[in-house]
Amino acid sequence: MTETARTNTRDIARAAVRAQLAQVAFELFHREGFDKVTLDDLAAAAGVSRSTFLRYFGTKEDAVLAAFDGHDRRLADALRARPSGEDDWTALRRALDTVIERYHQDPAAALATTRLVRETPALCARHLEKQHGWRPALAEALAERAGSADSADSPTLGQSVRAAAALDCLNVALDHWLASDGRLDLVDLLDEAFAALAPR
Amino acid sequence: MTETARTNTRDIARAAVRAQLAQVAFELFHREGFDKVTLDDLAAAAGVSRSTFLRYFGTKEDAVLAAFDGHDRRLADALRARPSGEDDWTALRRALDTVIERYHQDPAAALATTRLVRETPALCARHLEKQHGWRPALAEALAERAGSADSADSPTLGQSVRAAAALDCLNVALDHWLASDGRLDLVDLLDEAFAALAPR
DNA sequence: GCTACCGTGACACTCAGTTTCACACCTGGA
DNA sequence: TCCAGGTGTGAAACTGAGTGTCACGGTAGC
Repeated sequence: MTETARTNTRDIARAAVRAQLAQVAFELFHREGFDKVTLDDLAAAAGVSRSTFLRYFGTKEDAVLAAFDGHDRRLADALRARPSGEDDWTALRRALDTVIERYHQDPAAALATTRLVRETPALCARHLEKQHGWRPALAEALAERAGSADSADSPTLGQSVRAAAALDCLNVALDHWLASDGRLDLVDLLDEAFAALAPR
Repeated sequence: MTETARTNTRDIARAAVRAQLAQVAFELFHREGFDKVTLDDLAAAAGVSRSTFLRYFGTKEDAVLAAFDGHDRRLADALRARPSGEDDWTALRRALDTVIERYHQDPAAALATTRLVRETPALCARHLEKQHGWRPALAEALAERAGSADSADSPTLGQSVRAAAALDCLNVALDHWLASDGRLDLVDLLDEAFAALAPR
């Protein structure tokens, strides 16, 4: 108990520092451009050593992309929470509401982050890679929903494809949202993207 | 005329050297593992200097991923060659036959390359990035096909989504093909993937 | 044969990321 | 009070990727 409590306080402190570092890093990237900023710059701006910065974020990119941490878990959980009768495509669409929510909470910040990521090749690539890693978790969640009798539920090809396609819908919707400077409604765009690919 | 001819011979020579370097690099990566091989190793094995190697391939990854160069052009051309009445999804499926063909020509090599790419995070990420770059070209080809009256044909959201989804189908099909050690039929897998997401 | 060009190699440089070590601090127990 | 172990931090050396510069050597055109 004391141990978990102590661990928790430590973790909370760590998370706070991490958030602070991410904030400083984002401002610097936003102002100077991602590529112009070196790890030394980041460390200096944040008032820590290069070593410490790299302990909090394994790479320069992570300082930005940490904002997307846990999306896979949240999405998978949201999927599992959908009614079992619902078809995959609708479930995926609804699960994405969980993600979209964050864009509505602070549209300006979301827009800035999205723009930075899209305009920086290195960040865009890493983000793609990260997002690609979400697919298995989503597909598995779909498999769990479907698997009523058999417990051995490794995702089918179809489930993997639908999971991937849903993420594409998110990305394309975000692209258009970004192109409109946030003026278009993200929910509408996402609905349109999903409609363009409604299975069956 | 002489100039273009001279340029051509030069380009052909360059392409040959490039292919040779790629071959040597692949064998080394395959044998030692992508991460274990340094640029110096590659240069030494190929009998050129590090500088020269980097002139042919901008990055270590490119030495492998050059195998996928031009896929976007070929796909877009294949799309434009499809009958104008055909729906996007069918056209995309048929266009992918162009890519699949290469896997049938030399399945062993294709399998080895695909496995190397999938098993190496750095390669997988770069490949994803590269493939992501194909989407605009595909979407634009779809837009051209559709755009009968209006010449201003920037892709719609739906066209972008379908282009992206088609590439996902390819990737998922390849994943399953790889998991089966090439025993499953790639065409069947791709058909199944496309069927899991048939629009409309 | 002279000249302009182009591919190559050598080298120096920047920067990301890894690893190692030492120091400071805090906490719990004798 | 002092001591032992764990933990976060900083300093520094190191590896390796990628960039830029320059000088050499061959080849083609005049």
